[in-house]
Amino acid sequence: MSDTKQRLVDGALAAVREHGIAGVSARTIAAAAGVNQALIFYHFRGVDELLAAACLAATRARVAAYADEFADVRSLRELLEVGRALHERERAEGNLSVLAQLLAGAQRDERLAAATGAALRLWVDEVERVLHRLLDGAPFAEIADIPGLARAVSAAFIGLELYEGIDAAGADRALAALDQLAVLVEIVDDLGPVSRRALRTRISRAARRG
Amino acid sequence: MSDTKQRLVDGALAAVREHGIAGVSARTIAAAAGVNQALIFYHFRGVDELLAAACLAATRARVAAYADEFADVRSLRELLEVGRALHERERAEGNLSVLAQLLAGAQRDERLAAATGAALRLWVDEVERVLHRLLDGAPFAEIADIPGLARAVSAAFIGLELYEGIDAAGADRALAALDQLAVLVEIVDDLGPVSRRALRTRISRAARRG
DNA sequence: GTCTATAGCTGGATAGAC
DNA sequence: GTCTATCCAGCTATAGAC
Repeated sequence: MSDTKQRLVDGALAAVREHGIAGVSARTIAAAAGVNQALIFYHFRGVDELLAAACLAATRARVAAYADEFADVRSLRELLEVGRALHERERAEGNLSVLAQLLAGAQRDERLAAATGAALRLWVDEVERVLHRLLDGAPFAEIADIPGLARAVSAAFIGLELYEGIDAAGADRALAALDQLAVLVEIVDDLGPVSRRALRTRISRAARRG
Repeated sequence: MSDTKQRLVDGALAAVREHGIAGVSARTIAAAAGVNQALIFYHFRGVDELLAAACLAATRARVAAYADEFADVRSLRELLEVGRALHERERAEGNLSVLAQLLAGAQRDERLAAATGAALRLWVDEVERVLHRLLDGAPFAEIADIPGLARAVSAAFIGLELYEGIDAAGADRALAALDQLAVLVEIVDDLGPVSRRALRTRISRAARRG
């Protein structure tokens, strides 16, 4: 990718971070990128196409950066721990709240909807892979729809990123609460064989019920 | 509230639903309301103030409409069931995705941030009240930060509403997965006295560990 | 209170010099 | 490829008629 195209992509992300999706324009992006406004229409067809490209590029980079950590996850608690660390580390750069903003902007432009959908899908696939590795064969997998669970987890994180924008302390507290939920999951995971058998029985019964 | 003010509030919500936060303007709102554009500046100081007022009014109405259902909740599973029903019923009117859109727009305007924060807080308080009623005295309450949990649940629903905008089928699946989680919660809730005692011991240990 | 009209600005987009 | 200059649409906001 040419230098200017890259600057535009970076500038687009910076502009969304600073002004939100409702405050971005060709001019604010060009200013953030330090280049001329007309170049957006030369390199991309318009603002929305640039936003779509930036969204996909940024998400691909972040997902790739966390691939190793996801691969090392060995329990649901560790998965939540990776999510928490990811949130903390990306907060400064705002990479995740950008995705939330673009998701909101997807309401207006169809191509942006396609791009943000694909970007979010990258996170979902990563989470789904981990969940399959962790849960396949476990009692819970009998009733759990793992792809659905992966989507729920990913969507929840998006919501948290938006929430952080209006109440950082509250978002921190919410994240800490998820950690406590993870403790509960770990505890259930560590139940002795008797309790575990009881759990499995009840899960099977629930699964048959529907 | 005068008739025109009410029409403007309704129009603002309709415009956000249709165009997203990035696509609303005094003109699109006035068109949706069927009134003259200048009235926005007469009745409210500008677009952002109208959006803030609409956000608070709509949220207050929806929270009040669900107060009885929240009051009747007697288990975590029932709480999730209310959330699911709420999502289904509000989908057509789009009342919740409007809140998500305005939360995204809060990045741009400080007053809008204050209003959306207050609106989301209404939901959080409702959930928090239910969680206190259900969990106070239960083993899990020893490690759970209930206000944090209420914020996590509320933020997760906001994320789901945004997700619905780009992938309705995926959002449905995510919601169904939460239902399955609720089954798990119910099962743990229904564990026999032996397993329950083991659970409590482990939770206490985890609480001491921090 | 509501309308028309309009000032003044910002935005997307393109033409054309370099 | 990049810049300047510019067109025009749409936006906020106000003035003033009714």
